[in-house]
Amino acid sequence: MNHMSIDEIKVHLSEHGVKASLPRVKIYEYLNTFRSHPTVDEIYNALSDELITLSKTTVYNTLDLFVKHKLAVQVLIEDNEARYDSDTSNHGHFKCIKCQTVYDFNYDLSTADIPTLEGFTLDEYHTYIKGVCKECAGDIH
Amino acid sequence: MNHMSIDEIKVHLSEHGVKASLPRVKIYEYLNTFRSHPTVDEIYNALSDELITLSKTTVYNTLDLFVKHKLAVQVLIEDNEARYDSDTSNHGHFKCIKCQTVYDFNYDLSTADIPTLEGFTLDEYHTYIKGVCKECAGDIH
DNA sequence: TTATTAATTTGTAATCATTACAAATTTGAA
DNA sequence: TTCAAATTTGTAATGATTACAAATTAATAA
Repeated sequence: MNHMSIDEIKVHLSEHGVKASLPRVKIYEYLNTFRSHPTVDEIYNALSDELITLSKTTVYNTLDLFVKHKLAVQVLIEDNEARYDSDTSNHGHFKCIKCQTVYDFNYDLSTADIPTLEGFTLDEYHTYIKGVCKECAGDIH
Repeated sequence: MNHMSIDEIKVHLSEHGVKASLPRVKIYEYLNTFRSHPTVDEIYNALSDELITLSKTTVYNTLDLFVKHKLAVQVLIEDNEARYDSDTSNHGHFKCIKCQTVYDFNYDLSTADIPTLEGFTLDEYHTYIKGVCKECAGDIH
């Protein structure tokens, strides 16, 4: 769902068993509005002006809570940063190694037939690709 | 290629532009023989008895070198540990959340049609799934 | 072979993302 | 209003990874 209002976010959190609070709603709103797959630091820096007492620990705690309640997914592409996405539907991520942008792409791994995993219970599907995006394709750098 | 000999490993490293040395050959041999997607610590602990002066830094350096020269790929499934795989062909990984085992499975994401990425240059394909493996399926724990 | 240089390995000390934890604050119910 | 539970916060660990310079080893030239 795109660009949810504060009230819609409150309902959404509640439906997933997470009580709304100002930091939680603001963090969710940030994820959902920008959809930039931000890191903890990006979220913290973006919100700390408005939520002047916000702690980075709260951002960590809240994102963990979101992931546990399936309000967000962790996106791992680099070994030194975790990113977060409020879109929990199965889809893929592309990271441009030039501009660092993380793009979403439509791809549902859960529909794939994987004989090796016969008898396994599959819970989470992750797909990502690294390369150079269209914007950066012509760049000399 | 399964269970390469020391000589085959030397040739293989050389073909990828990496000069053979005892730590490099042993680390590659470990990856290639066990195929357990080990962490740096697992490799270090497994080899430090034989290579008594081995440093963890060397394991890090060597794995970085392998990745750079496409002798291995980094496998990211958890945000607190990087794993390594000497199988650089496109395939997927399944991690069992009960026994922590990482399984390989046959899956080539590079053959997928992804309209969103039209005009993008795709370099690395990563696919992983989390769940419960067959062995752990019946476990109560 | 020996001397010299380059490459590799090593150990220690940063760094940096994340977590532990306990105090402070806020919320919600009685 | 009061008390208990939940949430947030700040500080101090933790732990994986990196920086870096010294030590070792390998390669090359004299």
